[in-house]
Amino acid sequence: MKKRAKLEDVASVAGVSTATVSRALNNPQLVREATRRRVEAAVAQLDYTPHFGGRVLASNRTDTVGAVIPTMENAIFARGLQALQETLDEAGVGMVIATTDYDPAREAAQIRLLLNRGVDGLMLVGESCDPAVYRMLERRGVPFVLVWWWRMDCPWPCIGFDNRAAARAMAERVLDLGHRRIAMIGGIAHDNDRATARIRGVRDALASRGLQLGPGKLVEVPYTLDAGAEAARRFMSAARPPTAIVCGNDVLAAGALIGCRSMGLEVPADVSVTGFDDIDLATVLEPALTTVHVPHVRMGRAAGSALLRALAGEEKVTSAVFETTLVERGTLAAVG
Amino acid sequence: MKKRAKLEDVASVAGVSTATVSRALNNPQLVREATRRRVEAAVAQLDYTPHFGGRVLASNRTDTVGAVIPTMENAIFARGLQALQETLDEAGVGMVIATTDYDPAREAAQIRLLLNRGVDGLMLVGESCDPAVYRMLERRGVPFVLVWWWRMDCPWPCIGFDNRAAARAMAERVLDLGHRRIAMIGGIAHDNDRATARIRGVRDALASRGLQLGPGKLVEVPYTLDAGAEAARRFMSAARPPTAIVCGNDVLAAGALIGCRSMGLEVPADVSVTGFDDIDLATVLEPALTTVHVPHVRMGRAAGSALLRALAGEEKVTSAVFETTLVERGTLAAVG
DNA sequence: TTGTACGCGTTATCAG
DNA sequence: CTGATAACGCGTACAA
Repeated sequence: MKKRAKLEDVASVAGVSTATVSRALNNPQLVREATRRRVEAAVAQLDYTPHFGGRVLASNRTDTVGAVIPTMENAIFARGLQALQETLDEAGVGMVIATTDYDPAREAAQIRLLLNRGVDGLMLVGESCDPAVYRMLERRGVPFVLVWWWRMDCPWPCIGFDNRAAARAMAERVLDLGHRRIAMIGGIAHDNDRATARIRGVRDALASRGLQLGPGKLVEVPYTLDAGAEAARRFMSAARPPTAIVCGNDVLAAGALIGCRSMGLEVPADVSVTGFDDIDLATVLEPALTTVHVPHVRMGRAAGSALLRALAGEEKVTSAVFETTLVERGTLAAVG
Repeated sequence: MKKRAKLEDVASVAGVSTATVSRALNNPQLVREATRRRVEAAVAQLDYTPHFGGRVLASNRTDTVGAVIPTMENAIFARGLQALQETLDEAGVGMVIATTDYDPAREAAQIRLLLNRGVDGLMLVGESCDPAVYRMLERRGVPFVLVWWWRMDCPWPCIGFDNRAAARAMAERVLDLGHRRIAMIGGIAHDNDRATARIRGVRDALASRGLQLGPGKLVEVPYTLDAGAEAARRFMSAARPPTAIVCGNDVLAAGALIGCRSMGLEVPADVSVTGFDDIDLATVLEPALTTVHVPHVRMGRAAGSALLRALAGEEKVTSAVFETTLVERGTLAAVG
């Protein structure tokens, strides 16, 4: 286990100064062709790689951005992250991930941790933190972008979609199909802006028809299959069960499907079910899930290039909205 | 955007030397209670956080480990990663993720990238790299552990399970249920030791009964739903279709289910299907997937604490095998 | 185009 | 228990 080569070693092998080696590596155009070649040869010969700490200390950049997501357990954020990762990768920027379990306090803590690790930028999911946190980021000059989230007049840059409008559109479709007894299985709204917005959207749609979510017709549960199944069973064993269950995301909807199935109920004959997010899961269900498609990949890429631009120039990150679309598959039918 | 406080600032506010501040922060027990309190007060007052680069340069550690996985697209590695992450977190060690898309060249490249970023240790999936890569890691003294993988006499530390034996056990169960015309949808074996081992395991089982995978009865495809569906359709439209399709993982099995369904075939009445990995997906399928359960979380945790030990003491990482178990759900039935 | 020399913020050694 | 001070490896003014 011999010592690693340093810039100085390369310099002496190449017969140039350390400054020239550094330039040859970071700004090749500032160095004469022949010199650069000698340096490259020396680098290869010594198997030199720059020391991370040294570089960070001197340049005050880590070329790393942090991604803070609620959880990796379900696949909701996987595609988006992968897209972000790939985008950053092309620019030689790394990514480190932290998870919050949907807890804003944990989120703030993780952000602080990432800052201590010197990340140059941040991708955050939603706007669940205390505004003070975002202000702190601005004050420290750390570029960040909120994803999976967008609202008019959001004071922070967000690259996402209008959760509320999308949920409303889905609920309106349900209403258009004649459903009147509608129940909703939502995520836990407290501290979760997206869960909140989706519930609001459904309420909006009902209100526009002079209806509302009846008492007990909204439950908020963690995003797990079991919770979804359990909630659906409760709904469906009521005296007058709903004809449609709108769910806050696909995991809950899948759970609901399982719950209904376990009671011998048929979807959509006995009850319709809708999801949100359009993760892979949605297509393997039987029947396949009617849900709201979210452009995970495009969002991830957009977030990545926005951050890259912010890291490169002075350009501030600007918000962007993406359209969501209703994808009708098999779990939603006209009320029968 | 004012300048951040440095150790020196804290020192002068606290009226001590920088050395003492550093100790108070990193080895509190070496500092008198009263002094420590003054330092802590100064830290709080100045909102001081250590500079990452400075710390790395001086200590030559980043307190970060790298995790290199094939992909985040499907949920196979999510639970394990989350467990790893949590374990490391408790020790204040960060995690950075890189993906390889099942390409060993990319894997080697990502490893190099992570090393350049100064990771103190690595978690790798499987043994797909050129041995030279692992040797290089050993030479550089970077602790690493192979997960999702274990074989006798593996020269590198691995914390995983015996893919071959597990696949064999599953196939034997299929045989025990009377199946003789068996087909397999495997992952692409080239450069993927786990995919290879799973195929071998199935072959082992068949061979032990004097059978084999007939010509055209094994296809290797990427781990996607579509590929699984397509392969299943091909198998099932043959003159004498198989009575059971053994799949290299759950995603392929889910795809196979979709494929069969699309042909109007019933599982398991018309054909049995088995998976591997036991990801969440397996339980939402209808019928639920009979598959091989892999202890994702325990593996992730074990990998994490092994790496932590390696980072802390000189203790080398030692291998560990986990048991897999057959979980029989609804997609495998006796041949009928 | 290249070289010199210094600073970046911590940790660690060693003396007190 | 504390302080002075020398590394740590790289980037970059500034000078040549």
